Amino acid sequence: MNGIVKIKENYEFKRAYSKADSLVSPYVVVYYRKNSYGNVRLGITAGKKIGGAVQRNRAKRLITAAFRGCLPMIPAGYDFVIVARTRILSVKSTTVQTSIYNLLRKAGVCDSSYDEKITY
RNA sequence: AGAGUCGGUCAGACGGUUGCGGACAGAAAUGUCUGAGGAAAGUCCGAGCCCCGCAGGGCAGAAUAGCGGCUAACGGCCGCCGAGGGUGACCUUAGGGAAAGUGCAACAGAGAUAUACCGCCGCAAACGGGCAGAGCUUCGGCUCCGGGCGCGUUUUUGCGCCGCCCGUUUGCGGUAAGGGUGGAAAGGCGAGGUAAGAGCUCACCGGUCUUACGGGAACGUCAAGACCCUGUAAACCCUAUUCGGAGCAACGCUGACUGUAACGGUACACCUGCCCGGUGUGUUACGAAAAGCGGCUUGAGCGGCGGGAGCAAUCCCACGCCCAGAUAGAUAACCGUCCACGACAGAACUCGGCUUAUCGACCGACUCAAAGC
Repeated sequence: MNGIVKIKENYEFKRAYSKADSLVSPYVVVYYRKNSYGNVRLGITAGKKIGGAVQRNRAKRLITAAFRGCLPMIPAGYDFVIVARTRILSVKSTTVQTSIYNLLRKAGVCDSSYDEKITY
């Protein structure tokens, strides 16, 4: 998984919602938190509010693609939980990628010296 | 070309870059192949598989409901019959029993499975009116005339009783023709019959059952006979047939824990030097957390447009194919080109059906109408 480890357990998601810092964009909500594993871990949530199985699958795929695009700028040692919002279904993955990148920079997780490495 | 009926197929395509699940190869890097649906959905039926239960029988409950066939099976499919709809192709059909019994039939109406309101008829009583016979007629009437008996009276006339006829009222009874109500009023209709009436009788027609004939059967018919002839069984019910329960989070395996039971009867150690007794070590079986592995895809498999049987569903044979097996869950992202501008929608043990959702495109068979040859 190119250094991305999936978060699977329910208690990990619960911990993220209660303890991690969060940022909001029209398409996603990002929870981020330092971990002690030394790698990047990602969990994706697409609830039934989004729609049926087809819509939820598309939302997860868009977020996976967008996050992979951001990966070069993200330092190791962080957990992320990204929650899909309804409007994500009507945009391209590049839009979501820009949105996530801006949120992470605002959070100070990745600094602007990585800007040159971003690829669309 | 118009209007329509039925059946079937497809479910954006191609190219590039970056990625994901699985299989195979490889020491590895990596490479090759492959990767959602017609409904994957609803979880409504039927099975496979699997676990639990089970001597046998009954009750309750549920499902099905014309006949024959197909199928592993079905409540599914095909064909046929009956009923209904359409000019037609064709479509619809929860299609056993009301003569086992019970219930219900609102409103209206006299009365709803039995009724007597009006009407019609008979008998009785009361009251009122009338009375033979004949002639003429312009059909309106007019004329001769005024039931029987008794009493009183010269007679007229009056009174009483009786008989018959008519009308009104009341009572008792008959009736289901007619009236009106209703979805439905004793199957319909006509004739006979009668005090008036009535399947009371008869003819014809309908219904149910039986027989006869035809058909493999449902069923049909020219017929014969019988008849307790309103509707309702998606009201109870009756009849026939079928049904034990749970589901892959099933179930199996590995297992920390050392828990339970049995065996062995003393091999070793300890309490204790010896006997009895006890504890631990032993063997077998069972239980079992987290987690993992299996189940998990080669099967009632798919295609079969080749051949055969059949009206068809379907079956048989040749031939070809291997077509997701994930386990927080893989098919995507981005770019380009084209067009009809892309609907409903995501496998989760597997099949056969049903039902529901669905932008459109195409193919085949057929019907109606019009025109032409």
